[in-house]
Amino acid sequence: MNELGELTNQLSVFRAKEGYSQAEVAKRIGVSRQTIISLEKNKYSPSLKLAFELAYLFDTGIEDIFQYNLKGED
Amino acid sequence: MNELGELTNQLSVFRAKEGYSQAEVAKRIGVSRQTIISLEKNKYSPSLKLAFELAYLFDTGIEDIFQYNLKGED
DNA sequence: TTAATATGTAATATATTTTTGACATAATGT
DNA sequence: ACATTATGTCAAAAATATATTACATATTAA
Repeated sequence: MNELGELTNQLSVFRAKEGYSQAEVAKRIGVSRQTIISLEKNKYSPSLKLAFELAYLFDTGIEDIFQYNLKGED
Repeated sequence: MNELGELTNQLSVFRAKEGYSQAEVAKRIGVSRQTIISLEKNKYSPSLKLAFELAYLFDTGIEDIFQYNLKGED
């Protein structure tokens, strides 16, 4: 796949805002804690479904949590 | 993972709007044609990166192309 | 000091997405 | 009739996401 951009996320910010631990988010979404840790740290690309679940949990839009920063743009 | 909703998409609509064939979209995004066909037909959950690439190609937002329809809601 | 909670690492296993290649059909144009 | 283009199916392999388990460290509270 083309790699036009770099994926980043504000998960930890939303998490802190709600006072959720990683474990709590994992439990609510129904994924493992590792998945949340990896997302926050390694910034890998989750499934779109997981992204939607997170957006739903934090009552916001996918693009508020995840950003696709195009390379060579400022 | 929780399955709070069902993933659907409007890919074929955006594709038609731009007059792109599935092969052309695949080529532009840098994925296989199968990936586009499967997305349109089987409605599996793509990676968030792929969703962003498609949104970027069609110059729109992820949530304009993909919908997460919560079960038990109308 | 001990227990509990939160975050992190690492290795391996499983599930899902994506690729590849081969072939089928319908529609369009020459 | 033949070539070309678009869409589709199928099966197997490769790549990536996610789960699982075990352990490590730091922080806070009893």
